[in-house]
Amino acid sequence: MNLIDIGVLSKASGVATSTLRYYEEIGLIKSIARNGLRRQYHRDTLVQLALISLGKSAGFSLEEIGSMFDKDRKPNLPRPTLSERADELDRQARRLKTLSNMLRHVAECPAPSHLECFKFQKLLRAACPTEAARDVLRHAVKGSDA
Amino acid sequence: MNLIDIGVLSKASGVATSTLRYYEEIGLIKSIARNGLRRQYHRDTLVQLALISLGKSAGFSLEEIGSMFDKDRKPNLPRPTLSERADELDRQARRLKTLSNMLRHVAECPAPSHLECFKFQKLLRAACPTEAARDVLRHAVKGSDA
DNA sequence: GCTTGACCTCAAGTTGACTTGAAGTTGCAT
DNA sequence: ATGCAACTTCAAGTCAACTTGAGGTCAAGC
Repeated sequence: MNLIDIGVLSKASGVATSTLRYYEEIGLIKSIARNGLRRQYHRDTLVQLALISLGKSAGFSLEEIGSMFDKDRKPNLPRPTLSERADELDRQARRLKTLSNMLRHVAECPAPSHLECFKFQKLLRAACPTEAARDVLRHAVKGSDA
Repeated sequence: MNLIDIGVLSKASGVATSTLRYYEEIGLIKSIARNGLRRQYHRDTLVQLALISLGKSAGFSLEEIGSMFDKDRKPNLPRPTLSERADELDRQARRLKTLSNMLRHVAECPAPSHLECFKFQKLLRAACPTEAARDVLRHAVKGSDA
């Protein structure tokens, strides 16, 4: 039997039943039968949920995730889009790594203020979104108050 | 002069003025003076905003970000917490990398269905949150329908 | 045959992070 | 001195992603 009950799917996937119903409502997954009132899902849905969870943790919205698959649950993104998304993910991964380095550094650095630590400054500068911010940062370090 | 107008801060940081006011309302940043009615911020706020943006992109809530600093805007997390957070970030970074690899692979793989591609299976399995899901995945591949 | 618990529907509530709108004020350039 | 863009407050609105609640149905074990 390839059909599984919503409760089983919920347990196996770690996704609440209310969430599964919600996902179905928005068309992200679908149940393929009913046993009485009860939804029955195809076993593959479990795999699909793994992909959804992965996509979510990568910062995609449910809508974006939905748009990555066609109605047969096959990925259907054009190649350029795929590479773009991959690049984006890589950038994001690097941002995370920067922050993690920063945190580890803060945990160890003995400098009285982190802004006085060259390494911290460097990490922070790398994290600045605008040139203006990087600039302020550069001057914030040398120039003192007033 | 170390004071900057909200508009200037907004432009330099790329954060909308309404958002700056909102951040101030929830105590995440503070203005230190007024010019008439207008808020004036310390230049350092720009650095702080860079940190906030970094924290956000790392998936922290504004509340969590706020709790990382004491009232003088110095980081004030206990070391073990810092390392924990760093570990968490590293894990997340790896998840992102997995997904990006997956997307790149999908862009290139010639297999008719991705589930038939060993490499894809492996990546997907790595992404599964539960053992049950990994298990289904393993069998989904060998066993066919019905 | 009756209870129980897991499901059902549908509407409404929640949370986080903002944005928008209305109505008023102010600094600065002309 | 006047116009106006950029600010101000405060309340309300929005969006995604769920969760909760009320009231109902069903199937299986005792």
